[in-house]
Amino acid sequence: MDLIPTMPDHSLEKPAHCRRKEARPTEIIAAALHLFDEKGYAATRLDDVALRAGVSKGTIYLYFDSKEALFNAVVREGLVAALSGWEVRLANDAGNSSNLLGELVLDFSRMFGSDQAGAVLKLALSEAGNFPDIAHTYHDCVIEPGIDLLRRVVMRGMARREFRSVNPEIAAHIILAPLLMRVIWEHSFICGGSDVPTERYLAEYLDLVLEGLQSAG
Amino acid sequence: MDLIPTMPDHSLEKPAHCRRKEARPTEIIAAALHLFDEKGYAATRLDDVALRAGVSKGTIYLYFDSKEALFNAVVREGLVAALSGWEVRLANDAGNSSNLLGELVLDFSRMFGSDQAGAVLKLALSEAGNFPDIAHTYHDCVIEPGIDLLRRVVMRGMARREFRSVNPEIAAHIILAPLLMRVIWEHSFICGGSDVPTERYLAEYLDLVLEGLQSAG
Amino acid sequence: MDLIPTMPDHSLEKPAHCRRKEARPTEIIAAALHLFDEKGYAATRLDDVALRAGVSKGTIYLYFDSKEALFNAVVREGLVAALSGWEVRLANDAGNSSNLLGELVLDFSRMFGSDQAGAVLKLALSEAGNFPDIAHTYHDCVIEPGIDLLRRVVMRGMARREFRSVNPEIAAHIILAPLLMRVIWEHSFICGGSDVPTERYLAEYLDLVLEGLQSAG
Amino acid sequence: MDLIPTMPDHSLEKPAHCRRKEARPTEIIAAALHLFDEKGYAATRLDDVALRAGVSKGTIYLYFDSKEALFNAVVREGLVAALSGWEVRLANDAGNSSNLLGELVLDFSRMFGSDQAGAVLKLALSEAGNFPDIAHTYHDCVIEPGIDLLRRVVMRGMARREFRSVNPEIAAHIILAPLLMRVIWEHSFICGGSDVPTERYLAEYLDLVLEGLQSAG
DNA sequence: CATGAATGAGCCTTCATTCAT
DNA sequence: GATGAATGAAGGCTCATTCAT
Repeated sequence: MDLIPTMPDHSLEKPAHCRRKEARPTEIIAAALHLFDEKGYAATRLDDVALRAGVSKGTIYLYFDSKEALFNAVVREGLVAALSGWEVRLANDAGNSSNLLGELVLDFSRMFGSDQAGAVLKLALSEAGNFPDIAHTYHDCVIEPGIDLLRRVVMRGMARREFRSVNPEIAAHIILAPLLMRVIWEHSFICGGSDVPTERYLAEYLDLVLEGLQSAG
Repeated sequence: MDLIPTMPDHSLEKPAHCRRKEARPTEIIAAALHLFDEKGYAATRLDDVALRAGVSKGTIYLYFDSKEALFNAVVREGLVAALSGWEVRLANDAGNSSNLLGELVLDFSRMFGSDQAGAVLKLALSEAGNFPDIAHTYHDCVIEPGIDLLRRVVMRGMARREFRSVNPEIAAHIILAPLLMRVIWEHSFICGGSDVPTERYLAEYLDLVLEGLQSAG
Repeated sequence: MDLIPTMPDHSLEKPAHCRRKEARPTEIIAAALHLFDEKGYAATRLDDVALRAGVSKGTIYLYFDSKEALFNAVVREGLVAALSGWEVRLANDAGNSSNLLGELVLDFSRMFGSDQAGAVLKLALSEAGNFPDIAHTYHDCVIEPGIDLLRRVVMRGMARREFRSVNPEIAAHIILAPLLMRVIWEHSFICGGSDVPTERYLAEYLDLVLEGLQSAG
Repeated sequence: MDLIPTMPDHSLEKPAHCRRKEARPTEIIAAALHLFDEKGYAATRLDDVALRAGVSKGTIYLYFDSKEALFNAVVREGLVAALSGWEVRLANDAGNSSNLLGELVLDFSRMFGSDQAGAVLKLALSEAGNFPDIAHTYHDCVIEPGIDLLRRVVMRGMARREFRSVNPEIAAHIILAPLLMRVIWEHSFICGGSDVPTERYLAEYLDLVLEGLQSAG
C-alpha cells in the first residue's frame, strides 16, 4: 500500500501566485479526515468530501489516485502531526522523572487534542481490519514510539530511584491506555461522554499514575 | 433504533424436530459478529455472512429484517454477554477492597476475553458514528455500569481507609481504560500486538493501580 | 399458455367428507383475485394470497404450478362467470328491440357488478402487456361475444325498423363502452369515484343510447 | 407523493455545450413511458429503460430519485400533455352545441391519439391500486376537467334548446366513455383490436351521441 | 487545471419456487 | 395432503471512477 499520495510537487512554483491551488490537497485531506472520523471510511462518500472541501468530485482525483489513496494521505498527515508531538527533550532534561512524565503527558494531550491526530488514532483503530498496512504503519510509527518514550522515562525513573521497580514495557502500556482511551472516547460518544474537563482528568490521572510508580521510600 | 431483532420465538415449538432451525439465528449472529469485527459493518457483505453461517443469503432475512437489524442483534447479544459479566458480589463481600478490585478485574478480563463481548466492544466504538443509538445503548448498558461498579469499589476502599482520597469518578475511568484498551488492541492489531501474556499484563496492571490507590499509611 | 390450472379432479370423491379440502382451490383463487385486482399481478405476493386464503404458501403449489398458472386460473374463473352472463334469449324473445337491449344491459350490469367478473375485466386490461395470451383469450371469449350480442340486437332493431340505420359493429362498441368504463372506474378510483348510483347511471345511459338509436319515424 | 422529479434546472446553463444533456430527462421519460405502458410498472426493469434511452442505469438516478419518482415524472408529463388538450374556446364560440361537441371530441382524439397522453391514461388506470395518489391526481387533473367540459357543453345545448333534457353529469360520463375506452383498447389489445379506423369510429360515435341528445323538435 | 455528467460493478433486498418433515 | 423453512435468481439503488469539455 502506498502511503504517499500522488501529489505534484509545488515546491518550485512561485509562491504568491494562487494560494488556493496549493492548498487544495490539504483542504481535501482535512475534509476527508472530518468525514472519515465521523462516519468511518466506507460510509464516507467522495461526493461529500468534495462538497466539504469546496471542490468538484473530479478534482479529488487530480491529487489522489483513489479513495484508498486519499485515506492513506489522511492517515499519513495525522501520522506526521502525531510524530512531531513525540519530540521530547528526554535526554537533555535534567529534572526529576515525575515532572518529565508530566510533561510527556501534556505533550500527548496537546497532540491528540487536535482533531487531526485524535481522529487518525480512532481511524487507525476502527479501520484496522480493512487496512492492515495502515494499522501496522500507525502502530510502528506512532504507538510504538510513544510506548518507547514512556518506557524510557519509566526506566530513567527506576534508574534514579524515583520510581519503584516495575516492568517498564507493561507499565508504559498501562500508562498510555487512559490517554488513548480518552481520545477514542471523545471521537466515539461524541455527545455526552464524561463531563470531566480534560485538565482535571489529566491531573487526577497523573496523580494516580505517579503515586503508583512512586518509590516506597 | 430497535435492538430486538425480528426473530420468531421458537421456545414453544416441537423440540426434536429440526435442531438446526432453532440454532440458525445464533449461527448467523456468530458469523456476522466475526465479519463485522474483522472488516467493519459497511465492508461486510451479507453474502459472506451467509457463506460463513452455512446458509443462503435469503435465510438471513427470515430472521432479521435488514443488515442493520442483524447488526443490532449482534450488538445486543454481546451486550447481554457483557452484562452478565458485571455481576459481582460487591455487597456481601467482606474482604478488603484491593482483593475486591482484583476480582472485578478478573471478571472483566474473563468477560471481554471472549470473542463475543470483546468484538462488540470494538464494534460499538468503531461504528459509533453510523449507529449513534447503538453507541449510546452500549455506553449506558455496559460502560456506565462498569464504571459505576469500579466507582463503588473505589469509594468503599476510601470509606474503609484502604485507599487514599481520589476522585472516584475519574479514578474509575482511569482504572477501566487499560482494560478496555487491551481489548481494543487485540481486535485491531490482530497479528503482532504486544507479546505480553494477559496474566502478566493484569498482574502488573493491578500492582500499579493498587499501589496508586494505596492509602499513604 | 395453459389456461387450465393443475387441479385434481375431485368430482368423484365422497362429497360430504371434508368440504374445506375441495374448496381450497376456489378459496385460493378468490384470495388471488382480490389481491391481483387491488395491487396488480406483479405487486401481489404469494405470501399474501396464502395468508388471505388461510393456507400456507406451499399449499398454493399443490393446486397451481406457478404464480402465472394461478393468474390464469383466476382469469379463467372470471371468464366462465362472465360467459354465463351472456346467455340471452335473443332468439326466442319476441319483444321489441329496445326492451331486449335494456335486458342485455341489466344482465351485463349484474354480471360485472360481481367482484369476480368486474375484477377480471380490469385485470385483463391492466395486465394485457405481460399476458398477451390472456388478453387475447379474454377478448375472444368475453368482449367479442358481448360485442357480437349487441351487434345482433342492433341489427335486429334495424331489421325491424325500430332502430335507424347505423354501423352495427361500431354501434356495438360504443354502446358497450360506458358499461365497461363504469366497471373499470369502480376498480381504479376506488374511493370517491362518481357518486351516481348504478341504477340511475344505467337508466340515463339506456335513455341516451335508445334515443340515439331510435328510428326517426 | 411528489409529482415533481428531482431534476436540475438546466435553463440557465450554457446552451451550446452539450445538447444531449438537457434532453436526457426527456429521453428517459419517453423510454420509461413506452415500457411502463407496454409491460406495466412492476414488470419494467430500469435496465431496460436505460437501454432504451441509450444511457446507463446510473444515469437515470442523476435525474430521478427512484423508480417511483420516474413513474411520477412520466405521469406528470402525460398530465401536462393531456391538460393542454382540454383548452377549448367554449365561451367565445357562438356556433351550435353539436358543432362544439364535435370539436371537443376531435380535440380529445388528437390529444389521446398521441402515445404520451394515451399511454398515461392507461397507466393511471392500471396502476391505480399501487399509486392511489397518482390515480387521484390524474382523476382530478385530467378526467374531472374533461367531464366538466362535456357537462358544460351539454348544459349549454340544453339551455339553447338544442339538446333535450338529460342529466348533464351522467351524460358527460357516458359521452366520455367510448373515447376513453377506445384509448384503453389500443393500449391493451395492441395487435388486432378493432380494425375500424379512428375517423369512422369518431364519426359514427358523434352521430349516435348527437342523435341521442337531439331535442325532439 | 477544474468540472460534473456518465458509467457500471457491486450489494442489499425481495419473492417465486422447492422440498424435507 | 399440508407445512413453512430454505433457496437463489433478479432487480433497485449507490458510489468510486472516468473523461469530454
